[in-house]
Amino acid sequence: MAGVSTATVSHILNNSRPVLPKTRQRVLRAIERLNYRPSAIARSLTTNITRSVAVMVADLTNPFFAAIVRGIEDRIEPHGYNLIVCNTDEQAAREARYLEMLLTRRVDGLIIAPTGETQPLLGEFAHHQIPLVFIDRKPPESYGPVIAVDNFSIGRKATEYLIRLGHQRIAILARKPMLSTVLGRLGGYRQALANHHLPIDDSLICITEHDLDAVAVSARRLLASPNRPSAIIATNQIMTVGVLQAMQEQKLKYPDDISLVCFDDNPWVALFDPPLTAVRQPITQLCDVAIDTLQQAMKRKSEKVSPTPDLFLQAELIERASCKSI
Amino acid sequence: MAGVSTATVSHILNNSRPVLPKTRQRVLRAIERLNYRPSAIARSLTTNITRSVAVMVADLTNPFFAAIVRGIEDRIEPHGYNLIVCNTDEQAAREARYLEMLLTRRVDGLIIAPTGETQPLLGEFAHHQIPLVFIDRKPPESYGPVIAVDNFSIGRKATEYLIRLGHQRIAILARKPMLSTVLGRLGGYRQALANHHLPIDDSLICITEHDLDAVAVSARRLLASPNRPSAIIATNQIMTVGVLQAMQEQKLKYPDDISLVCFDDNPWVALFDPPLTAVRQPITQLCDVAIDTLQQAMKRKSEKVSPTPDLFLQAELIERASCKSI
DNA sequence: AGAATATAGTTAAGCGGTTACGTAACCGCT
DNA sequence: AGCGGTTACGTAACCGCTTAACTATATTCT
Repeated sequence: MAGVSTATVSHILNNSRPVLPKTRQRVLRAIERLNYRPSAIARSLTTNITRSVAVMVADLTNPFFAAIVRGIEDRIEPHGYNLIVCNTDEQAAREARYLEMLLTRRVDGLIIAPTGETQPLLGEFAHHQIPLVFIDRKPPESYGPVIAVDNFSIGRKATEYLIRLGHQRIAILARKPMLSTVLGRLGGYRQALANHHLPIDDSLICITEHDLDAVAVSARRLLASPNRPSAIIATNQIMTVGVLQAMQEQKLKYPDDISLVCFDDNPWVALFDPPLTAVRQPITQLCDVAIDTLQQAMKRKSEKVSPTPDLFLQAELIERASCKSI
Repeated sequence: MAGVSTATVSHILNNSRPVLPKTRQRVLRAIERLNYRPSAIARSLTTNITRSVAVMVADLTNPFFAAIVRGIEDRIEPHGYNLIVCNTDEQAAREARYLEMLLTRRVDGLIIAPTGETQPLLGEFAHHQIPLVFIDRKPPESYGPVIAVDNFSIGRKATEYLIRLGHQRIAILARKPMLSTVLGRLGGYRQALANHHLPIDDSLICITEHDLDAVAVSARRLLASPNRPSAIIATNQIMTVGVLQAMQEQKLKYPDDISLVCFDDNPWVALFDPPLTAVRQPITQLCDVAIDTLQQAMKRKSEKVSPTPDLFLQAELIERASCKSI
């Protein structure tokens, strides 16, 4: 329609070669009138870049992951990338299916909070030079940089906070299976107790399935036990909700009956009466760094790869009114 | 490596033609050893189907939308589709950029909660026969079926509930801009008042920007006014949080100082003390129907298109303890 | 036996772009 | 006139699949 070859059109669209202004005009007018829109598919086939990255998390419904995905989306959209989200629901099989899919889709990069099962397919990403960064959780085998929270430190900090308030019997509620996050937090907890020469009572380390009912059962048992702990650390939102539910049922109130530190500082935790002391994770920074790392990696691709180091960011303990000094 | 043509490989991979078992074995072994993985890109280029659908929402961080995206993902992954998520952040410009992108990407379908601005690009989807379904919100111009909540009914139901408890001065807090959801809820509110011959006091209809600070300001004003309403309906989670925050500051307690009905029955609203009466939206059904509709549309594509009708699902009022009978 | 039919696989075009290479037109210079 | 150098654009191969059309071989039928 503009009387030029496809090559010229291509060069106009990509600014890859000088073109006479009037030719350019003709082509642009034709594009307009034909309502032409180049096919990203065809382009990807020849250039080998898809301008799409994937993010894989366990559960979008978890505000923590929702924030992560949102954060990544925010930083990636301006660059013309789009985001494929994968929800593993904590199932290794689903994770594997997705990895396979992403490989055949030839995504340009992947940010993943792994389930924790070993996934040989992750090796394929490295093999095909597809940038890969782990977020929040460490994989069992290292296939790329991990950007996560320093869970050990924050676990210790939360525990020490309670110790300083005079607590001696501090329970900690954590999920199964043992993710790197959980291990870190538990490690910090143990360390804090050890540092203060407090005994580590296994009955206070409460590992439960990661669904609300199971958590509530565990929490009820903890609260109903003859020598109930004086404080509980709930290591994520489900744990927190489970504990609160159990407390509601048993008509127990914090901070008087028991002190409570919860993880994940969602807007509503400050609105509780009294407001909850909570651990705030640096989600924004997590995303920033993850994206930076990914983009660096996407830029240099085949160039010499100086492996990016892992990074652990500090979380913050927001002291409110759910813990009592005893 | 298997000594066959690419055609045979293709037919094996797609089961599109009988192949001798031993040939198949040879090919599969070769695939295995070469670590071969077909390129979805190339396949899409010829077949013209991408096996990817997009979902566009305002904010992933909003648990309502997070649940929608999750629900869609859940139902689509088993079919080998993957999900591109687009976060408009309520900005029409960003919505437009994304629509453009999705068109060039040749997605197979789109589920969208539109910002409410008119988007001529939506017409392109119809024009290219790309199935399009609207979820939760009605677009200004109709380009496809909308699957949403019957906001009018639930708005009326919530209001009537309060009226039955004896409330006369009922405030309603809603966001700007005027989405179809908001209009519906406000409409139901007005209708309920009219039905019961109660005056409609514009100072009780509180329209505010959709960010926490603005909401809190509005809520404070509402609560501090000389003749304070006896009940408030908060038409979404931000509104709810804003009201609760204002109440916390002013040391007001529901249900004694004021009754409260909130929208979106997130797990924590039942844990408040006392637990909040809330509107629960049928998110799961919304997703089910939206996906069904989309898949129907993707199946028949160019066939004769009997336009799917819009569908409005009923929400539910979960009565708990945040409203007092007066 | 020879034709008709099945069966198993190959050939090559085409999907819609990108890009290395080629070419035509023009300019200025000797 | 003939030559080299620019400038502006076209040609055609190629990316990795799918698939219609074709071929070659084996089987069945009259």
